[in-house]
Amino acid sequence: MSDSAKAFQTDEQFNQRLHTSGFRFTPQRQHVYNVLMETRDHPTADQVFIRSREGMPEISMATVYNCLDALVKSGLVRQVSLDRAATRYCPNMTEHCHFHCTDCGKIFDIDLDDKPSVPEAKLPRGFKPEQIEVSMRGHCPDKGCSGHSRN
Amino acid sequence: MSDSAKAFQTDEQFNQRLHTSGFRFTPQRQHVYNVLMETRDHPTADQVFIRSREGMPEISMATVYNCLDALVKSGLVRQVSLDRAATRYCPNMTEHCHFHCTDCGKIFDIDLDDKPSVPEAKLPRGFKPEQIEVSMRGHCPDKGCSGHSRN
DNA sequence: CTATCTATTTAGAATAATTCTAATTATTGA
DNA sequence: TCAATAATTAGAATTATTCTAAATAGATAG
Ligand SMILES: [Mn+2]
Ligand SMILES: [Mn+2]
Ligand SMILES: [Zn+2]
Ligand SMILES: [Zn+2]
Repeated sequence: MSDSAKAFQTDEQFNQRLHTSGFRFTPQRQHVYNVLMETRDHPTADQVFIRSREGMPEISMATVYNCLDALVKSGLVRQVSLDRAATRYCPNMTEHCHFHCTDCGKIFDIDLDDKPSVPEAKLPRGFKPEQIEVSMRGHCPDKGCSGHSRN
Repeated sequence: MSDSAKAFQTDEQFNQRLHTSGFRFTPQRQHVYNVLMETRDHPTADQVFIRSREGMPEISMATVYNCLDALVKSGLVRQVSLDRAATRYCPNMTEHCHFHCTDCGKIFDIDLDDKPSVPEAKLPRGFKPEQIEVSMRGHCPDKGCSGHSRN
């Protein structure tokens, strides 16, 4: 499988996204993005750093943070905040929410049929929402994560 | 206004909640809880520490963290995670979601008429959710927070 | 193509948030 | 009252993230 086949965004689309957000294309940004797309779990910046070094040994932690910032600001990657833990990164830009397993720590993408919409009436006058997010916490189906019952 | 009138939970209810979660009652836990209930904004642990010292000068930062943990685990307080920023604490246990203003940083409680329910069908077999959360980000109505337009 | 300007990368130091440690004190229950 | 256990405290330690200043690379004008 070629690199370009793996990525959802073509190089041109990727480049375009960066540019319209005022960023330049750099091999580091492309590489960090590819690393995220390769294994579509939800790694921490540190894990992205470790994985990125495999194909690009000179990359630095600061650059990984810079790249992740640029990708987030360009709308190519989502940030996932967890309670008192390192931020995770998600390259799946389709409408979905996150399920955080409190047993194993993994994060799962969950499809949403209706995209979460504000019941606008409920928002007091003057609030201008730009993003709505749904998240869940609980036990995942993995062995040992569903508590005592193991049917 | 007396202290007990301010709090939604009576001392007995408060005590009960702690006990059923395996915690003892302590004046520090009560105090930290009262501090949160007094000003119902969404302070950081550090802000809680500063406010707590006013009425209890000997309290330590470690104790504030310990107390907040115990309160969260007892279901008396909610934790609010933000992107790469200190965790906030919310003593409003009624069904609501959080609106985070990206201009001023304030967090607002927004009522939800329908409590967010999982479209269970959507969750792949085996996932056991224990909590569902909705959050919003955008501009609040405060002066200067709604971007350029100021109608 | 070359000079110049600016964005980006880099290593490492600095900061901020949170957790840990070990000693002391408070609470509980016999 | 006493022993057992939980909680508090100060400060050190750790972790995540940001900052800094120098080096490098990409874009643009001539
Ligand atoms: Mn995701
Ligand atoms: Mn709240
Ligand atoms: Zn799990
Ligand atoms: Zn605001």
